[in-house]
Amino acid sequence: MKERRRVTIRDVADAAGVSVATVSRVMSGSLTVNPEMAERVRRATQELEYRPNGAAQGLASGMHRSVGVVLPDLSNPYFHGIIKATNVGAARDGYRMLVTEWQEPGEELGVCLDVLSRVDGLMVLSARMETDSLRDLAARGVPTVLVNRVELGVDLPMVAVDNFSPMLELCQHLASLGHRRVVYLAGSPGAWQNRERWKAVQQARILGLEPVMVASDATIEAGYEATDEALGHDPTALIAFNDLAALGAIARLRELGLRTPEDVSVTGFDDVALARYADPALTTIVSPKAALGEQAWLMLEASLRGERPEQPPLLSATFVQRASTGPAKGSRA
Amino acid sequence: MKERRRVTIRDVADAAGVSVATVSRVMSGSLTVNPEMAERVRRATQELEYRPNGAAQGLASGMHRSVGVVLPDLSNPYFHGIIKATNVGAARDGYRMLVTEWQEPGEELGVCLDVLSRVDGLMVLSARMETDSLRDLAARGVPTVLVNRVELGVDLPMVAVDNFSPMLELCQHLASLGHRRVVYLAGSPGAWQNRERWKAVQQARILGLEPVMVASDATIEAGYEATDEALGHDPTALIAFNDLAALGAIARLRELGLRTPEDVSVTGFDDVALARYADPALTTIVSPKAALGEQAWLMLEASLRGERPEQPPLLSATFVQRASTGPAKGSRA
DNA sequence: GCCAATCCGGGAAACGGTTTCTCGCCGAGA
DNA sequence: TCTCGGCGAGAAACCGTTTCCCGGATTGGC
Repeated sequence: MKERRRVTIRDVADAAGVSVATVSRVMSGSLTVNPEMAERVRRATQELEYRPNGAAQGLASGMHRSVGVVLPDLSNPYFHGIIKATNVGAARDGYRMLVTEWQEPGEELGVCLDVLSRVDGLMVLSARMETDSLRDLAARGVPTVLVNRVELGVDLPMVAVDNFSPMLELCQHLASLGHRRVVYLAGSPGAWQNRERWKAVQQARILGLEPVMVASDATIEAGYEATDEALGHDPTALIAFNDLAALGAIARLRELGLRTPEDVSVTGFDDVALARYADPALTTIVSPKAALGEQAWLMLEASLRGERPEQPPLLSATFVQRASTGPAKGSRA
Repeated sequence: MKERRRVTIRDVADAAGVSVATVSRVMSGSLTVNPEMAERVRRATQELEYRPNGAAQGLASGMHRSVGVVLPDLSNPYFHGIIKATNVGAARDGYRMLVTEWQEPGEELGVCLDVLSRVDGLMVLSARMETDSLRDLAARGVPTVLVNRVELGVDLPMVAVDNFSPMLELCQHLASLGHRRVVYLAGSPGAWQNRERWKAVQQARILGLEPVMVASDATIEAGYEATDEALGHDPTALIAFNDLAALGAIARLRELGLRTPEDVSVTGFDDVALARYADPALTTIVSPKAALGEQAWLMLEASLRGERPEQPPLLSATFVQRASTGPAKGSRA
């Protein structure tokens, strides 16, 4: 296991018979260099298998050509759809994406700042991250974009999906099936998305719904566990915060001998890959994950260039009816 | 958005009235420094909110205190279980974990090497990464551990789960239910895990099984799509490469009006969170994800310290019967 | 009481690049 | 022919840390 010394820019310069400055210029694609020389340099680069040291580049230039993504839960497939799109955008523009799962509130800012010495900007998908921390980030001038949370008091570009309208549409669907007593399986209490969805559900009183909120979370397990309490309110439909919770709820209902949707209808939100393949296929809301991730990257990239990205409107999500909703039990619908 | 200059170690040194060398020593917890001085330094650090520049540290020390994880598919929840455990291990030991999704064969080595200027070691979860690339990594002396692939010609520490035994057990279970004509929905052709599982299935001829292999992949969609071809062999059971493929297959069967397990039994592998909550709950193999991730970290950490990690035995996985398997249709079992 | 051994902290040289500054050269205009 | 301008390439400064080396002070032994 011989400890081969790393090939440095100086080695390339020597091999090509030029100065290190010239090699640097060639590497960065500067046009102010003699083509013949550039060719010599490129050849030397190849032969020596030279790879610039990222740390050194970052130190010298102050740019790391990478961005950090902080999200609350790696195992939620919803986020994959988003960061996948972000990743292709970043790669296209020569950036690397570092994903950090972060869950505990409290140390969030530390984590972000910590990662910041290796990163040029941040994409925050964490619903729970404290507003003060975000404000701090904004005050420090860290290029940051907020995804799926709208914070009025924070001067940061944000991009989010419209939660309210499609959720209202979903409620209308339920109402038209004769549902009245419905339970909303809540997501994270402080989260913007949770507030929006609950707001829509409450709004749906006007359609005849009588919604009750039951604490839960954005995971299968949470949905599973919240179901028993939800059933205490004798609902004909469960409106879960997201698809995972809906899947968990359906599993619990089945365990209890209740059929979906014959006995209880269940809805999700997000449209993760599984939603379509589950049994019953989930009635849910198709969130434009790819568009969201792409848009988030575009805005982050603008921030990195020092531009102030234009604030886009809410992205629209569409309601889709599948098999997990049906006529309310006992209604004449 | 005032461009506050970053506070450097020199600022701290000035504020505390000591040299930068001393500040560096205090930061690294060296004991050879006067406690009173150390206290002054610490206070200055606090007041100025000093955060060491990671890039500079990496450059100067040659250590980045971070490791790269390269995996083929972020959206496969199986990997979450693994890297979650790795992450807590890494965090405990003061390391950061960078996840890189990488799919296309060919450029793999480049990607790894590229990330290597910011990382001290690598954890490879990609089944498809070419053996030559791995050999190259080993030759360069890059601390690397291979997860879930056993490569005889590569001098690299590896940790993997026993695929063969539990898969054989699973086959035995099917055989005892009277199944004979079974189709194996294959994973990635070159993958070690795929070879092992298929080997076990073939071995099960001795139990009376008559297995056929059908090309598929480790995703829901692939399982869904391979099902039609699989049915061409008129099987009584489908042995999917993993849980996701199994879920996809079940969805397709349902679409075709076939019930699981009454008409066709289906099995998975991995035991992702969903397996238990699916309908029917998946008969599968519980892979020790947390133990695998933890063990992988331990080995990587040893490699980073320059030690040669002891090669552990295969981790054992356990067969678990749930509701997706039943007596073979038309058998008298 | 003197000299050597020890210890602690500061200065300065890396680390591997980027970027600015400067200088030489060449062509064009007067 | 002389000068000025522009351009291309090299020298050197710099990015923020770590670490080696060395000097000064303190301590201990004889």
